[in-house]
Amino acid sequence: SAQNATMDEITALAKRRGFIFQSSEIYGGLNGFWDYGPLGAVLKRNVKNAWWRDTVELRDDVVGFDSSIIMHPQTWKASGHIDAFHDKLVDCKICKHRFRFDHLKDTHQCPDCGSKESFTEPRNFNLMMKTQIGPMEDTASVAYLRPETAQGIFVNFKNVYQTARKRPPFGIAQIGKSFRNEITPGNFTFRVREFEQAELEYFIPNDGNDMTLFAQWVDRRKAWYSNYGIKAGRLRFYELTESERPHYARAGIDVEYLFPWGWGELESIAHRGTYDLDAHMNLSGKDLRFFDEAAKAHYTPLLIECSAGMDRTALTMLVDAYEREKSVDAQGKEIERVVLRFHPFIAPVQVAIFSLARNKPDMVQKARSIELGLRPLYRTQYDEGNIGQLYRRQDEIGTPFCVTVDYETLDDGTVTVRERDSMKQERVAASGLQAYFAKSLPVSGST
RNA sequence: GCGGAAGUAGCUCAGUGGUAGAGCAUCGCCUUGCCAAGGCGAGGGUCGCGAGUUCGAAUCUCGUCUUCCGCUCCA
Repeated sequence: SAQNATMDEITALAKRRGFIFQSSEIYGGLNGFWDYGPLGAVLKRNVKNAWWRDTVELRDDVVGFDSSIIMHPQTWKASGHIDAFHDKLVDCKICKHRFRFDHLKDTHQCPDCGSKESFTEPRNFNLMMKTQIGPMEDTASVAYLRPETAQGIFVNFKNVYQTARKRPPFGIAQIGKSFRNEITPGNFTFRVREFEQAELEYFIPNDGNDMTLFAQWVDRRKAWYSNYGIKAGRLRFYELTESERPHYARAGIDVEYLFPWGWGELESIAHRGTYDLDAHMNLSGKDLRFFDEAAKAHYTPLLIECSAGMDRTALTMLVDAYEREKSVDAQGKEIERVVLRFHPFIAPVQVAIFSLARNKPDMVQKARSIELGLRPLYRTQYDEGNIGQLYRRQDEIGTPFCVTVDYETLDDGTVTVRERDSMKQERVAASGLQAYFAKSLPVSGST
């Protein structure tokens, strides 16, 4: 039987096995920042590759992009982030409620508890991280770390479509770091101050087919999550109501996963109309429109955006894959194993190769040479020792297959292949391993 | 940001003013040999960090950082 994991178990496993560590731990940690260990770094890279593969490489209508983290400050004026992220807030010292200062009807009386003169001084909550360009600290040098990657695509829109020779419908995709001064980071790597986004900006003609294309992207993203094995019952595509989405958005879907603490947003799919290009055309004065040959007229393309959190998706892969499996052993004793049922493309290690004995040089050498042979094709790992321990250890990091070299191997050249989920074992000729895995394991670059 | 609780080895914790501990984990050797936890041994902690009180602080006081729970925030 399997049961749902608690977040404590997940974080403990993540640390114990080297997936995720708290940032700057030796200095006491830093709230809202996390480091990926050896296995976590591979896990996250695999998630990003899976997204990039499906969104860019397998399509001829999407091109990749990689913009800088620090951009011209005007960018954030056009996007609305400077205004929206500069709210002055006050706290009521009596009832502890917080208010936007500019929304208060009476700046001397708390609207919730009625207390007078109980507010703290208005404080700036600048949710963009600020830095400076150049060594001189003056107001002219203020810059921001981007709070989203999308603006890098919008401001380069014309550069890209001209050089890539694309016309709507076409998309520009980017994976990169973003930064936000979250008020309350928490829930492990879910709400953090430095995070990685995968964003697709898909520009389409204004010809009445926009909702069809929007639905196609929703389906595409549904298929993606499904392909990587995310449990259907723990994933939902929540359709935002008109009042829940920004005024300029014509449709919006939140992709949410049921984490141990509740539903959390992984991705937002939004029909943003012409809002973003309009904003940059207005502020920069540059024309970012297309010319429609048939209609002999300029038009601003509509935009469908798929914006997914890669740290959140990696966390989802970890949480969703985690299972504690109870069973009984030969003596009838209840035993338990922890297994991460990662999709083989996502699994940090795809094949582990063992020598059954560690003090038999022939056996060790044979196992090592098999591992070397598989290494160009798969992510492999060599280990040796107590076979049961070795299997459990690989289960805990989600390795789909283990290959064991034993005494029989030295006689007849066959090895044992053990599959993670079923724990079934199969005798396979060592020389036939590549053909064997070709059926079940994706090689680098395939999904 | 507010209130409450907590922080000792990688993990779970014991240790209430007098020499820093256990179990598990890790590493080595032996044993076993196809689903962990058999034997022997080793490494690993200035007790979150910084001040203070004291002859002496993991222990008492203050500050600070971090985590968890609740509120707030959710741009």
